[in-house]
Amino acid sequence: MIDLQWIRANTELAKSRHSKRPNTSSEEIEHLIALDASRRSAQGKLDEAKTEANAAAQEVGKLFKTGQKDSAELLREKTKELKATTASLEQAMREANDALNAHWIQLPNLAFDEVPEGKNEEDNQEIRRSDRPCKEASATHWEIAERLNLLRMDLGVKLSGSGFPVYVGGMAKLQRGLVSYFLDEANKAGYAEFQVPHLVNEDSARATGQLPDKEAQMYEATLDGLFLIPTAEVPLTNLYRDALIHENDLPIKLTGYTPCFRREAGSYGKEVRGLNRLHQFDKVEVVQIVPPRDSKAAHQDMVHHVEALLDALEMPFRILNLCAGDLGFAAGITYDFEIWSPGQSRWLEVSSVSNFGTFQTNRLRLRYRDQDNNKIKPHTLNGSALAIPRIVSGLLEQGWDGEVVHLPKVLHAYVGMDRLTKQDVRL
RNA sequence: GGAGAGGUGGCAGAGUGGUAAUGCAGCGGAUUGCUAAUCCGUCAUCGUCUAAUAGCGAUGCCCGAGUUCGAGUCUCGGUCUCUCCGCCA
Repeated sequence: MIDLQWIRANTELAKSRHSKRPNTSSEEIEHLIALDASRRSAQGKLDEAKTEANAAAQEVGKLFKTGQKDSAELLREKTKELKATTASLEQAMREANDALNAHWIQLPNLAFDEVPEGKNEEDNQEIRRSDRPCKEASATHWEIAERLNLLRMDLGVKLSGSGFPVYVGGMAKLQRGLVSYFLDEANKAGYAEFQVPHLVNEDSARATGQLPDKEAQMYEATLDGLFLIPTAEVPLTNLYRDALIHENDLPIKLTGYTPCFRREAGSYGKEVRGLNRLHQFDKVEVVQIVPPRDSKAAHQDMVHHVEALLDALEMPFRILNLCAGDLGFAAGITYDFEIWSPGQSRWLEVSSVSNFGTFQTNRLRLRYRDQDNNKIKPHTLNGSALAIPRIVSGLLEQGWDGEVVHLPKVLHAYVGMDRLTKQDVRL
């Protein structure tokens, strides 16, 4: 959640940054400040009442000890009355606190200054693109996959439903190879590798901002109060929930491969053809936790990491600075990576690299001590490096020669072959 | 899933119902040829006051209810960890 102390001190700035997003108003910030003020005044009143009650209770103890039974009994009756007062003030305090939290937690992060104005994806700002040529009109990846018998959506439907693909032979190996390749590259770039749970509890989902915003996006195991992760960001970042670390531990750089589960309710048509949008897909994620002064550099660092991966895979790509309207709930700034799909003649998102500022830190209750022993809120960042099926669809369309799919050199050793050919698996 | 034991600050670790010891680490200071040692202070959160400190108040002993004038301590429910049993890749 956004930083309340900062907003108190920089109210006007907060309003303008908040209002950059569509469907927001500066009244929401004013309301937040008002709720905070009434919470604090409620606490003041409660504190006063409790001071009195505490003193009285102590006095009773003393009177009993010194044998003054009568006056003790008298005072005891009085403190009972005090109790009623504090009880009602306590109730008021709780209500003020709940009202504050209810409003606070549903406010999105403040957009960074560098975020362009805008309502939707049309207003995103292109940062740069690779100089690799974008091939024209080839076959789509689902046509290629069908020709080579690499993908069986129908079997996935039988097992689970639409959006749960079954990959066959070389395509399965390709995905496994990509996971290894991406993890190796992340390791080389200094990210420590983790294997984490694929189901998380409510606290974890709230801390990274999936709740309450994206409740409908996640699969939920209601019987156990667990959510299937929509991204490895959730378990990886939550490793540092409720933690007090030291500046010397920073920067923290984590990576992990997990499947990602997304309900994607309401998607349809060409959006969901082939591998475009899935309920389950594999992804390698990178996460950084850094001192506030370093977060912009860390963001660039992650962008360069993703860029290098796409270059090694010989992919034509472009980088977009998402406008305020397209920015996710928890993000302060996001760069999207899109690769060119010659089969579909459009750009497809393969990575999102975001800086969250202190938004997640506040929910995580994560702090670090600096050299002077001050407690500081670090910034968190994460990015896909990379989402596997979208890369696979790109590789299929880019490498297709009408007969086989040629794989980029860097993958030959990882996949154990230099091309994908027709699979003769029978089902 | 069953039985038992336990959960106290960054860490370790005390605490007959009367309002959270002590040690270590950290931070500030004092002393000191250097290093080390020693001494004093500080060292959870929120609020209040302030330019900022100091000060003052409240909260805080896994979470939530309850008993009581007063709960780390007593009662109930939950949760997590450990040990044993059962089941199991």
